[in-house]
Amino acid sequence: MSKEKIVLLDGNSLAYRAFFALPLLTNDTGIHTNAIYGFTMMLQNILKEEKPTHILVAWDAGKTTFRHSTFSEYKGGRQKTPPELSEQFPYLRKLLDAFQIPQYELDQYEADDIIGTLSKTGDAEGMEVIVISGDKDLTQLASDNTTVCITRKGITDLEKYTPAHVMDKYGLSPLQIIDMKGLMGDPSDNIPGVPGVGEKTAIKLLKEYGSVEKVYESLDKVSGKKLKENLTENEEKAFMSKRLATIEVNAPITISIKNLDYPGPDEENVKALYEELQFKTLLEKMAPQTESEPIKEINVHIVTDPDTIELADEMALHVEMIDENYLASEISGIGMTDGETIIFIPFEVVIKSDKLKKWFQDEQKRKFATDSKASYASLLRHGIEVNGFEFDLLLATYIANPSSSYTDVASVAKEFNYFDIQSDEVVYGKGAKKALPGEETLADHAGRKAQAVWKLKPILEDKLRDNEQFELYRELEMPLAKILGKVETTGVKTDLGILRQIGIDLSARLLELESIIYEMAGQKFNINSPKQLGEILFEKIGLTPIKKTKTGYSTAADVLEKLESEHEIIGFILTYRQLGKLNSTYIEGLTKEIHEDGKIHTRFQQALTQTGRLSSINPNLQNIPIRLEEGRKIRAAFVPSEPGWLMFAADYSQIELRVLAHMSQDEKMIAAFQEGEDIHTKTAMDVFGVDKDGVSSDMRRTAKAVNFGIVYGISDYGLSQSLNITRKEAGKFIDTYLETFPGVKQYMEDIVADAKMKGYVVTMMNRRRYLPDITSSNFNLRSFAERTAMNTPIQGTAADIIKKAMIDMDARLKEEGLQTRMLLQVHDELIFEAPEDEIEKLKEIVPEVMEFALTLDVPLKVEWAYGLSWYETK
DNA sequence: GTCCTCACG
DNA sequence: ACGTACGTGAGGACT
Repeated sequence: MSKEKIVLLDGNSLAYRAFFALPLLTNDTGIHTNAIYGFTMMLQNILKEEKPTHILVAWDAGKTTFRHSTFSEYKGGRQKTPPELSEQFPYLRKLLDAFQIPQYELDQYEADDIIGTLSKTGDAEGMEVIVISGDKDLTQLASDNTTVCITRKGITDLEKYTPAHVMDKYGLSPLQIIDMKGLMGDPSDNIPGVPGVGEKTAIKLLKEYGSVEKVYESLDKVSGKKLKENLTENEEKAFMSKRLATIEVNAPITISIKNLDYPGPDEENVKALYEELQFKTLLEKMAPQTESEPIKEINVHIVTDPDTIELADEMALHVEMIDENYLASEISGIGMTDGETIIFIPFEVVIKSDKLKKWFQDEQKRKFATDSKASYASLLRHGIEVNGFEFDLLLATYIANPSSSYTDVASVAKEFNYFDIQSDEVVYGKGAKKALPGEETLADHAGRKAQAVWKLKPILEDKLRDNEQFELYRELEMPLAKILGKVETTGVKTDLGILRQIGIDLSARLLELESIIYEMAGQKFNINSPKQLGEILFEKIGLTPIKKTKTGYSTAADVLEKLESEHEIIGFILTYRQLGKLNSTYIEGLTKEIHEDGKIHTRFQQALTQTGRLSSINPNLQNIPIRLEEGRKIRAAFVPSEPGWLMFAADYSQIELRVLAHMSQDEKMIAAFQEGEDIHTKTAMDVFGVDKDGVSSDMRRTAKAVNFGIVYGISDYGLSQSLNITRKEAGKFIDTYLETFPGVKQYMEDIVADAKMKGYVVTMMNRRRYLPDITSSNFNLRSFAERTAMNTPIQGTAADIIKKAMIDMDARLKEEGLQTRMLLQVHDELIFEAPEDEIEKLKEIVPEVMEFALTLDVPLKVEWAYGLSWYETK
């Protein structure tokens, strides 16, 4: 029999943690549910990860504990538990009952003490003990059999403290954690400690002397006058603090560990509770497609002869496909409705009907789609053109809130309390079991989607109008969808021969590097495995680890670069990594994506990023190498699809900083762009107070990094990392920068304040991003939201601008009667292919259209280049 | 499936 | 004191 394993959870601590990590959620009856939800997520994760045989949740009992008799102010000055959290505790108890997890509390004792006592008992009985809490104090319980897991950030991320990990982190044994607390105190529990002693000093003292007692025995040996004085004067406090921080391991508990076995959840009760709390996603996970909600019967007419049906001037439609990749998938058919009757037209019927094709093409016949780009591109592949899209459910949902995740029509419909529809997973199955169902089922499914679109259209349009986002949605995103559909269908011609040749060269060099690395390491190993590589570098060779990850040593490039001078193997590993990446991701990866027409057809996700940018998948053509020459050569494989044509690329220069200049209205920054100066040099001049000739390359590099940092929502730490300087130095640069550009400083402060008040930020075209964490009491979450508040309007406005430019460009090409085709968008650049004799025209119109897409208080600047391949456009 | 690493803007 | 730069997608290792 395998070893018994008991998990001990600190109920109060985890509930607090969950409460503050998540935004306030409520169900229909107005009860707050965020802590319950977070707690449930944690619990499920723990049950899945640890698979315990025994389990207990310990709660703090009442107001006073035995610690208060030692120190009446223990835990004094604590904020009252927010009522939004208090009301959730009864539900947590119910939840645990439903899971059949024992709970326990003991008068005069805290949860810590119950856990401490049981962990000791469990340990003694040879059980594996896992303690879970949000309170680092509990790390004192770590032992060979007891692992203490402390929540890190978010709600499911746990840091595991074994004695070895405690030693690693603090250089102390678990029991010495108590001494550390005794010396440094703990403001959150109102434990005083010794004034002037923080974590650093406490650890130093304990490393030298071992314990609080030993420190005081050797008081005269302690260095530092002030420190000695503080210790002497506060001896009593130190010892009392140590007592307060000590977890009781002999609490008079009245339960036996043997009775804490875990039988697993009572599914019925859990389900009922989830329903009461309206935990939709958790409910879905529970009952995977076995039973779905009772769905109203609908009547879908399967069309065999299109001539017998009447098509209205306004219809909702959905092109039904099994595969999400609409550029490759077979089409089953089209579900349609005019609000009264619902029909399904099998695709073989569609393709033969001129009547249908004519209706689709007719701009005057208004179409409401689930995903207009997918409908447009999938039908265009078969020579059917669709015009007159009037509504797009995917885009409407995304514009209303970019964080809404759109997996299928059912998932979105549910958000708007529309349930008369099934999820794709239910209809098709998932994983290996995914298969095409019969026509009746498909017709019903597609018909319901069309019906959902019909019903949801007014709701979403109202919402967009209320938010003043209708124009963004209707005049920017919808027209763009069609253009993107065309771009995706066009695809980029890819020269397989060039890819192969680069691949052959790379493989040969990788083989060479591999044998050199093995020789230097003295053994063979998998260089691609961070784990194995870490062992070789930091254990076998004995290099000093600089950074660690959750699971071991970090071997990331920035870490290895710092070690480059320590051992010659590092350089070879870095090269191996770099070339390996090129070979696997780009040579092998792209080769697999070339279609029969010799082209790569990426798909642009238009409803995914939180900022309004596009993303590119299957494959990603927005991250083709350019920074290093080795990788840049891959771009030579992207060529025009017609003989005699050329590639033409145009990119915005410094678009994000220009947007910042405009939005912040900072006079100096606006002037810099109006004068047409190199912005980084100009920044360096202003920040360092030198003239143009006084700007060294190092000063420009620093200014550039600070400019980047500003756009990202700066932090001294982030800047210090990117410049490899200390935090203090980085902080100084930032201060000087913000003094130099007071408008920028004001903007950053205003945008954060505004986000706190409204709960969201907007771009120039009114794109929104909600930032619930901006009022979080959790420092990390809040800081992240603040940086996002600073960055999103900038990145998002830049995205708005290039989207507008794409629409204008498409119109302009038509207007000028050019054959030039748009091929790609890479955030701030557009790539075209064009007949040679149109190049002169493009040189003129592309910059013009892009630069005037939107008028700012600073000029936009576009640079262009053309050549025989994408590589040549530099 | 998740983590780490690394490619791009 | 906290542990971070903003936004993405993909491949390989490992569980």
